[in-house]
Amino acid sequence: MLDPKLIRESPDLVRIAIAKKHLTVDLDAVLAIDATWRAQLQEVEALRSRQKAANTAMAALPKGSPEFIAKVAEMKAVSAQVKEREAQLKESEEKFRQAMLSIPNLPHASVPEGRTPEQNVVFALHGAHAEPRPHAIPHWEIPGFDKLFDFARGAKVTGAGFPFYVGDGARLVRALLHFFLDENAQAGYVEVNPPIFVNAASATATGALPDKEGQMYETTIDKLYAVPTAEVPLTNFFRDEIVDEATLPIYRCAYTPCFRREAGSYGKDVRGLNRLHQFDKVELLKWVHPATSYEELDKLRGDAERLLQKLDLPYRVLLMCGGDLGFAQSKKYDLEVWSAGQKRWLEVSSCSNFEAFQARRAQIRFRAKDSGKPELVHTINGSGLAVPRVLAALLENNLQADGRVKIPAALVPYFGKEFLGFA
RNA sequence: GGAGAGGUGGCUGAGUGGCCUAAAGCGCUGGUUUGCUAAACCGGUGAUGGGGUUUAAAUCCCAUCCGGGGGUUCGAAUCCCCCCCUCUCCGCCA
Repeated sequence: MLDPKLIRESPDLVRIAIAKKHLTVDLDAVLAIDATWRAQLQEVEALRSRQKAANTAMAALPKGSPEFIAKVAEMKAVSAQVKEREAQLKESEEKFRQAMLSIPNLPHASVPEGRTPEQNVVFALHGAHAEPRPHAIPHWEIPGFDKLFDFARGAKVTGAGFPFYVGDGARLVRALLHFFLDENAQAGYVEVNPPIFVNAASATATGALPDKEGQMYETTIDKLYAVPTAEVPLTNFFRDEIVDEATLPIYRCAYTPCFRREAGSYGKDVRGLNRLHQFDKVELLKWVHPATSYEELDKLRGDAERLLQKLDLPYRVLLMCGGDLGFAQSKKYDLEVWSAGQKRWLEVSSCSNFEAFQARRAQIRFRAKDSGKPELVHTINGSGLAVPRVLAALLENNLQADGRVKIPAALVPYFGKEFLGFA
């Protein structure tokens, strides 16, 4: 959510910024609702003021006195009016709130112009992705793949996109998660094990609602949402709180399974481990002082990159253009790992600065030392990292002539073996 | 799941229909006093929204906020209804 004052006072600035995201928002309609709401508010407040004054006067009068009875009659009319106007005000308030929720976050000045994914800027390249790997094939074609990653039985038991990981497949997943968490802890992120179901208020605060309503699994009786990412419960940890400025920046990381309906996905995107309805991910999250948020974003991206470097996986960093930025982000980098069998880049982390967009929805603030007043924090998050696609790249890139997969040195202590076999 | 007791400012806690503009204490903070520290005394101490003044801010004015949402009433922290949460006991359970 944006600052209503910004929209009120500098609508053109907001218009231009939204245009950079190639989104359309009827700002004039929002401004009209705002004007109506404010006019109604002033009316209601004037009436309430009258009620309060009458109340004080009546408290001093004897209960049954003629003056008292006259006053009751007079205020009855005012009361009816208040009731009516308050109902209108409430309606306008809700309209305004909905309108505000429909306005996207504004992109940072450093975000490149562009409409389509092709216009994202390749910000950095790391590792020898172009190096020929004669044995590389798509991971789902590796002989024996189905034994360790059993999609057919997952489909039987639950549905498509819910695989079983079996034996060394399960062990490799666990090794990656353990590795990620250990590395992140070392980088200063406090590990958190959050709830994996959240309520509607939490989903709204991070922007999952209303923007991605149909993408989340929802429980029927309790009206809870299965988390699409640990970002949701983690960000909401400090919802409606005012933290001490001295505690900033706060670094946290969390492993959770993530659940996404992925309605509308198809084709090569959903083969094998590329896109699942349930997958494991470690999320990095920071609550920071607004003055440092872009510096902290770069640091967080570096923390995620280091994981890929230690796994010896070639990757690139994309700086997303305005048109490919999400609804809630001000700036976003995607980390894409090179998948040698599929010969394509797979997104494994998305590192974003939300500035105060989430913090305003979630009312996460800090008390500024100099002014003593609460101010909104900036929130930053990114994966560190998502397991299945890292796994896909690892399987494809490290496949040997003998059909085994070489485990990266950094992962060997966690996996316990130097090679993964499919026999 | 059942029965009962609760939810009031940063914290403790009083307040059962109208001077609640929420007592008091603690904490925090400014000052006075004072070899230092401590103590004592005096004062200040929330959030949100709107308005107004201003280069801007502060000050100022108004309204709202006593777990959340409705209702009764001229008037609700207080009465009624629904929901959430906490505690105690019982049941169930890893």
